[in-house]
Amino acid sequence: MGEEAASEIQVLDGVEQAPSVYELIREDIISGRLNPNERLKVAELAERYETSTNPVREALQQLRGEGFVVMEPNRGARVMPIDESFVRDIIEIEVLVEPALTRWFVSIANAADIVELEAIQAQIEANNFEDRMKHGLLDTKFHQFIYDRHYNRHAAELWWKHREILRAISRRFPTSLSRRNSVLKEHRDLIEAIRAQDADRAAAVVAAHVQGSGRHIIEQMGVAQRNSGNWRSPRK
Amino acid sequence: MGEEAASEIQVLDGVEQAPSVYELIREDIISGRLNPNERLKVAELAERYETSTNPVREALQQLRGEGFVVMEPNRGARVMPIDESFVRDIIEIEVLVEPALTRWFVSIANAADIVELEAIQAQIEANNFEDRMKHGLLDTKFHQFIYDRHYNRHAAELWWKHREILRAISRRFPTSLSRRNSVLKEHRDLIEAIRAQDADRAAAVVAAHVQGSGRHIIEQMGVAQRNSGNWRSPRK
DNA sequence: AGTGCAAAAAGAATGTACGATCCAAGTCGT
DNA sequence: ACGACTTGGATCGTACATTCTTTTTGCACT
Repeated sequence: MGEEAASEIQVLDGVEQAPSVYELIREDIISGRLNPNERLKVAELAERYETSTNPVREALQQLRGEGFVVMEPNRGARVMPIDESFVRDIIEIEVLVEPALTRWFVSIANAADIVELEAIQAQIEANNFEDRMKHGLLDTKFHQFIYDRHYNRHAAELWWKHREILRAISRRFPTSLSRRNSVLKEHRDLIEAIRAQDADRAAAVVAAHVQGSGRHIIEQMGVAQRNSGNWRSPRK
Repeated sequence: MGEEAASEIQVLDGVEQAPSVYELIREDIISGRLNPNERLKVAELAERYETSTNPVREALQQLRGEGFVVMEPNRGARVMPIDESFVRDIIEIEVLVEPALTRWFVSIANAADIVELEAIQAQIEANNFEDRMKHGLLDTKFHQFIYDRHYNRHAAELWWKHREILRAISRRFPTSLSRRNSVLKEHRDLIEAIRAQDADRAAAVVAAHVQGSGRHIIEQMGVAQRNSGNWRSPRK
C-alpha cells in the first residue's frame, strides 16, 4: 500500500528537473511511506533514491532543521516520532495563528474571492469525502486560498509546515462521520462570516475548526493505538 | 573586527567536546560575526573552522531548515537577510504565542517562582543596561524562566528560535532610553500580574512588551539605514 | 578607438567515491 | 553474569568529476 504518488511532482511541465533527494524523502515522510520513528540509514536511502550518501546526509540535516527528522549523535536519524502531545502542541499554536491570518483575509476579501471559496467548497461537498486524496487536496486549497496572500509570509509558512505534518499524520486514519459533518458546516460558517465581514466570527469559526481537527486526530490516534498495541490480551 | 569570542563556548568545563561546525556557524550568525545577506562559501567556512567541506555543507543545510540561512540552487548560501517586514512577521507571531505561554505560567506559578523572577528582575535593574551583554543574558533568563516549563515544547522552542533571531538583530542597535524604561516597567507589571494571578493582565502586558520590543527594533533599523546608506547628500 | 556580444575561462556548488575513525550494540567466551 | 571482542553504521576527511554561474577575454562591427 503506497508506491504510487511519486508522480505528483514528477509530472508537471516536462521542463521540470528531477526532484531533489530532500523533496523525495520529505514526500515519503509526509505521505507515510516512511513511518514515524523509522530508522533512516544513510546508505539505504542513498540506494533507494539512486544517489550517493552525501546528498542524503544533507537532506536529512535539512529535514532535521525543519523538524521532520530527529538525529542523535552517532545514532543516526529517524523519522520524527509523533505522539498525541506533539499534535496537541501544534494545534495549540495553530489555534492562535490561523484566526489571526483569517482576520486579515476578512479585511481584504472581495466578492470574487468569496465566489472562489464557494467554488472550492462546492467541490468538497460534491466529493463528500469519497476520494480521500481528493478531499485532502481540496481542503488544503480551501485554507491555502485564505492564507496565501497574507503579508506575513513567516506566519503563512509556519501554517503550511504544520499543515503538512498534520497531513502526514491524519493520512493514516479515517475521518469519522461526525467530523465530516463538522468540517462541512464549519467551512460554510466561515464563508458566511467572511461574506458578512465579521472578522470576530470568522476567527472564532476557524479556531473551532482547528481545535476540532486536532481533537479528531488525537482521538483517532488513541483508537489506532488500542487496536494495535498490547490491548487485546494484556497477559499475552 | 571580530576574531574574539570564540571562547564563549569553548571554555566550559573541560570535558566539553569541541562545538560542532553547525553550532559555530550558528553562533557566528546570531552574534553578528557573519552579517545578514553575507555570502557563505563552503570552502571559506571549511577553512575558517578548520574542518572539511562535508560538515560545513551539512551544517548549512540544517541552518537552512531552521531559517538562519537561505540557499538558492547552484548559487550557494547566504545568511538570512533581515528587513523590517521580517521582524514584523516574527513579532506578530510572538504577540500571539507569548501571551498564551504566559497564561499557563500564571496558572502554575508558586511563591518561589515569583521570588526567583523578582531576583532576576533585581539584577536587571542593578545592571541598568550598563553591560549590554549582561542585560541580554538576564532578560533572556527572565523570559525563559516563564516559558521553559510550559508543556508545549513546540511553542517554547518556536519562541526560543524567534528570540535568537531577534537577538541577532537587536545586538546591532542601541536601546533608547524610553525603551529601557518601558522594559523595566513592563517587567515589573508582569510580575505584579502574575502575583495577582491575573492571567488576562499578564497576557496583555506581555503582548505590549513584545509589540514594544518589535517597534523599537524596527525604529532602530530605520535609523541605522538612514545613517548609513545614501542619506546625507543625495547628490554626492 | 569604442561598443556589443559571444566564446572561453574561472569560480563555486553539487555529486560521487572511498578510506579512516569513532561509537553503540550485540556476541562470545570465561 | 561480566568483560573483551566484533560489527554495523555514522561521521569525517579528502580527492575528484560534473554542472552551473559569473567574469573575463577576444573579436567583429560601427
